[in-house]
Amino acid sequence: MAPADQTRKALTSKAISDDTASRLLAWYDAHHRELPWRVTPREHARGVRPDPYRIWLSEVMLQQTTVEAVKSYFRAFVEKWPDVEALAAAPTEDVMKAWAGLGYYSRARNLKACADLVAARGRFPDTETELRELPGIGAYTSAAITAIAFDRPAAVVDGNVERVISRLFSITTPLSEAKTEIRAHVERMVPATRPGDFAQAMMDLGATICTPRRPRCMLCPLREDCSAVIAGDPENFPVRLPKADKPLRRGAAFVATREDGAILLRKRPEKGLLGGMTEVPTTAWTARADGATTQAAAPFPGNWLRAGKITHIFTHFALELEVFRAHIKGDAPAGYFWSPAHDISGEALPTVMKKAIEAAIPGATKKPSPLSAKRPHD
DNA sequence: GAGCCGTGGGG
DNA sequence: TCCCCAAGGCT
Repeated sequence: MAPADQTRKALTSKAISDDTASRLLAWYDAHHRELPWRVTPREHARGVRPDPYRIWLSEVMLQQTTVEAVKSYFRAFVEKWPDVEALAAAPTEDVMKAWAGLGYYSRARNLKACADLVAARGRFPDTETELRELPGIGAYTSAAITAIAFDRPAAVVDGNVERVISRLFSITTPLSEAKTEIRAHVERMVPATRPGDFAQAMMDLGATICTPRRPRCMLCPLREDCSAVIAGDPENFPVRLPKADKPLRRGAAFVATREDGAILLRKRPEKGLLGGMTEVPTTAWTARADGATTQAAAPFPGNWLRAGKITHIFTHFALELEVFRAHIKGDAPAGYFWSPAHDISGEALPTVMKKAIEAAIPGATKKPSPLSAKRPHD
C-alpha cells in the first residue's frame, strides 16, 4: 500500500472512530442506567466521583455474572463493609459466607486478599499495570477500574465489547483468536475525553441493544457504521468455536441431622471446585454409575433413607446427586461440625449444597422470617 | 493456551 | 427443554 493510501486510510479510520465514540456517548447520556455502583448524572453534576472501592467490588462481582444477580450482593457487601479497610478487617470466612450463591468462589478469596493488599498500601493503584498485579484483577478488570474509577484512557474489552466490535467490523475470525484484533479496534476508538463513560457506554450498548440474540439494531446509535447491519447478518457475530459437550457425573450426598435440627457440615479444600466453601458430606463425583450412589457409600454409619435426587449444572459438567438423610446422635465426627438450624442460611453453602439440603429437609436453608430474627442482608 | 471455575435468566 | 452466555481470571 502506498504511503498516501496508508495516510488516507488512517485518517479516515480515525475520523470514523471519533465520530463513533461521540455518537455512542450521546446515546449513553440519553439512556443512563441507574446501577448501585454507578454515579448518577445528578451526583456527577454535584462533583461526586466514582469510589474506586465500589467500582472494584462491582467489577469483580460482575465477572461472568449478570447485573441482576450482582445487585443484591453488592448492596449487602457495601452495607457490611463500606470501604476497603473494613473489608480488609473482615475474616475471610465472613466474606465467603456473604459470597455464597454468587459462584466462582475463588473471586471471594482473591477479593479478600486484594483488600488486604490495598488497605496495607493505603489506596487503590490508579494505573492499569499496577492494578493488573493485584489478585483477581486481570486484563478486563484493570482496564475497567482505570477507565471508570479514574477516568483514564484504557481499552476495556469484555464480552459485550467483543460482540459490538465483531459486528461493527464483521470479524469472521473465531473469538478466541480474534481478541488481539478486537482490542486493537477498541484502543483506536477510546476517546481522550470521558474514557470511563465510553467504556460503560460500550458495555451498556452490548447489554441492551447489541444483544447476543435479536439485537435491536433499529435503536442502535452505531447502526450506520455497522458492517454486520449493512450486510444484514448481525446475529452471525461473534463467530465462536464449537463447544465441547458436558459430561455427567454422579454421586451421593448425606444430610445428617441432630435432634434439635442442626445439620452436619464440613469445609471443602481451599482450592478447586467450590474451594473453601461449606458442604454436606458426599461421595466422590464419578463419571460412572457404579454403585457409589448407594447408602453403602455413606461416610459414617447411620440409618440412611433416600430423600430424593437433585441435578446441578456446573460450567463443565452436570452433576446428579442422590440425597440421603439420617438422624445422628452424639458429637460431630472428626472433620465435621454441627450447624444449628437457625445458622444454615448464613453458612457458606454453594447453591448445589443448598439444593441437596432442601431435598432432604424442605425449607432448611431458607432465611429466618424477619419476625424471628434480624439479618443484615437478604 | 486450553481447561477449570458457578449460577441464573432469557429465548 | 435445552442451549446460550454474563462487566473473566488463573494455571
